Amino acid sequence: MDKVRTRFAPSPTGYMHIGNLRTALYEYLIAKSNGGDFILRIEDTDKARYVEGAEKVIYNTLKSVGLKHDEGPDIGGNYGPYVQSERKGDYLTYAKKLVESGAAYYCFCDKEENSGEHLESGHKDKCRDLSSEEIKKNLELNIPYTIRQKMPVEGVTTFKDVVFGEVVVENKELEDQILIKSDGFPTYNFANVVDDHEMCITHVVRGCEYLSSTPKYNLLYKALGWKIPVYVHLPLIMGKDENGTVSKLSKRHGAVSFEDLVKMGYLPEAIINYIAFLGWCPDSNKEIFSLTELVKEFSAQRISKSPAVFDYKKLDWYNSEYLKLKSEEDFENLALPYINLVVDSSVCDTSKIAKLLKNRISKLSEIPDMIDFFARVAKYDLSLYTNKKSKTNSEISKSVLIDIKTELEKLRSWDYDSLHELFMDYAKEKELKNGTVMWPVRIAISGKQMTPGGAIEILEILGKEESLKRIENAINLL
RNA sequence: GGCCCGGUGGUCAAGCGGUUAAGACACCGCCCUUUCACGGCGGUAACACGAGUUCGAAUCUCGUCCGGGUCACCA
Repeated sequence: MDKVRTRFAPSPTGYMHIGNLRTALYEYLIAKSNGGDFILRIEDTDKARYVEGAEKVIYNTLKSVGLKHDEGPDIGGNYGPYVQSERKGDYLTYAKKLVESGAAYYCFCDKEENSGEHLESGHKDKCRDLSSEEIKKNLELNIPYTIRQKMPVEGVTTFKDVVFGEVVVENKELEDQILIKSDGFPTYNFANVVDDHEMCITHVVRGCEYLSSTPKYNLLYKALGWKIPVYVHLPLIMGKDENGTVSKLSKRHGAVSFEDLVKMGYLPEAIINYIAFLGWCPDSNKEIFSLTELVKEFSAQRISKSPAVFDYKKLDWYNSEYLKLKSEEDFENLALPYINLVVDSSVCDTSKIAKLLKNRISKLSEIPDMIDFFARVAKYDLSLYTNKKSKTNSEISKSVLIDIKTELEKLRSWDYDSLHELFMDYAKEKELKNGTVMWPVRIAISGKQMTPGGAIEILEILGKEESLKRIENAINLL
């Protein structure tokens, strides 16, 4: 059997759509789980849409998620060039070969002429049956032409897809698609077939929006006498619309590019793990998979047919799991930029704040709002002092704070254990619930109902002077 | 609209003719706890519908409905 070769063929648009990334992932997984090669080919035929530096986004994304390609524009290979615009030349030759064999024909219509109404049933172009004299004449007159694929009028074309099984399409539904544009460049569809063949791609993996046009590709392969690749069509990734319906994931659903997600504080490995599970799942109930584990477990047979809705909540969960998996040092490095946004490291021990945060967040971007109180206490509602479970209200809080303040002032060493001891002793002596003591203190020094870490951790980080100041402020408020 | 493809809880999904129809996220409750979180335990919630095949159907067939995709000299 031939060595498995898959290809990722993005166009340089300047960002990496999550659906494209998932396609790349599956292409990589199919290649690697079969000991094959994963090839990167950049489809830049549309010069009008070219975006400066867009290739870089592709390289960076693949790199940051660990999808290492075996051949590509940047690293070369035996089947280059790997940038489509550099491959021109052969397409026209192949197209002319197709014309000779009767599988394609010259079309001299201009764009408007061919738009819809003139065509009875899709593919019946009026140039389809031009006599060879007419063609010759038109060619000599230098009338611009395109080359169209000549679809059979009768019969059906059947193909087998790894995930969708047998797919049957009637030939009369197939349109005489353009192979060579009037500017001499191949269309995407044609270039794809030629490139894939020349690069010996064995498995064509792509979104299932290509499902209904696949017969056209196969007719091309057949006419050219080429081997038809194995097809793996992937279910679409959908987004939830406001009215409750779903549609292909796009900007209006929120962040849809890899870069956006990273900017929002999601980890590349969490993103990859999550999107791997959008349309595929392993044999077991295991949910956390590294790339190497995915390679080991992946099987194209287990790819699902039905579209999957992208769920940010589930991604949050994956992200929090991956954050927990980090070492404290790694986490701190990741979190520091976000911590520094609101807290100056000369004022607080940011490394201690990072430790507090580690198991309590799902996204790095949540950090600033959670910890801004370390810098200063914002205005807060005094009703926060009332908490049923902790048996507190403003009155109780005030008296607790006054007592605690005097105790704290006497405290010699300002560390977790000493603080803890102080609070426990106080609660015991006054016969109060721990919470009745802790709650007011935490509110007084943070001004927030929810904080990462409890009163003691926060006191420790704030330091004696700042803590006492805050408690005093709170007492005056109450 | 024609054609293609789908349809198991709110979401991701297991399931391949006989199951008490898994699991995860989310949600809710309880426990733990100095709040939230974490952790532990538990709960609500699904086979789109209708026929047929079969002793038996979420699983097979057909129809209906719903959803999506596709119908470019874009990629």
